[in-house]
Amino acid sequence: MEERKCMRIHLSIMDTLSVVNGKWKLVILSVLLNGKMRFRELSRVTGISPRILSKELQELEMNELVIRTVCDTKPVTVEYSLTEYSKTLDEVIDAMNRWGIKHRERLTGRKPNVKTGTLTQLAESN
Amino acid sequence: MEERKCMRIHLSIMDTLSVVNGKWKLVILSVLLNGKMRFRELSRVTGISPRILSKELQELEMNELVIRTVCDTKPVTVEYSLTEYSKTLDEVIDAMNRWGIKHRERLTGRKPNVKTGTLTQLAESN
DNA sequence: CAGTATCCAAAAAGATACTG
DNA sequence: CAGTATCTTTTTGGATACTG
Repeated sequence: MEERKCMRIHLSIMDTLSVVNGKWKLVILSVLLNGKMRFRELSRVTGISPRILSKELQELEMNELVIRTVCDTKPVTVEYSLTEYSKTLDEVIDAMNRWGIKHRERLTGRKPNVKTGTLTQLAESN
Repeated sequence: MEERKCMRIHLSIMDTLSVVNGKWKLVILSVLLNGKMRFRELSRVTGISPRILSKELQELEMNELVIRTVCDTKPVTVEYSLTEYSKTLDEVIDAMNRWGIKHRERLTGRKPNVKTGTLTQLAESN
């Protein structure tokens, strides 16, 4: 029984990971929290190359986490935005956001600063 | 300014991912939530091969999330357990655990069952 | 038992050029 | 602009045998 409870929690963690795992999915979702964004802008803001971004967005769309809207402009533009269902992930994103901030503070001993590099760079410089 | 806020959230998400990303780290932590466990048992329960498990545990140890304790038995055994600091990740783990359960219910329309395979298997069978 | 060494397969990511 | 195609590199994960 103890075994089963343990199985269950690690199964559900793996289920979540099967949807949002990888370097980019949660980043994309967290950016879209600020509102809809077009493909290229999303690519620029996140630094994700078009090929990867396209793939990630398709997967997020398949999992009903983002919506792709083609705008009747000239030339055509495409907007990506969050679905209602994606709101159920807010707890996860918020928790990771908060933890990331605290963890960086812990490592740097000061408030997070956009200009500072990644944590791995920081850790390696120690 | 809007841009900076957006940068900040996705920076902190990436910071968190830099520590717990990958297929296994959160799974390992979630298993250790049930208490300390020895190397081999951890390998058996999670299904992680020794080489990977060893590497993951070392990384978790470097980030002060697990403690490795050598026990003076014959032959020597080694116990892994969570650190105090790892408790700060509880929110993240809980959120992912809850989301995984809900998401599986949504896809299967029934209570989660350990006997059922992974969600990707489920999704592909549709 | 705990872990490393070796070798290998698969997945993920990236650069860049190109198309409608 | 939005995305795909192509090619390459890097990262990750896994099987298995071996050592103290």
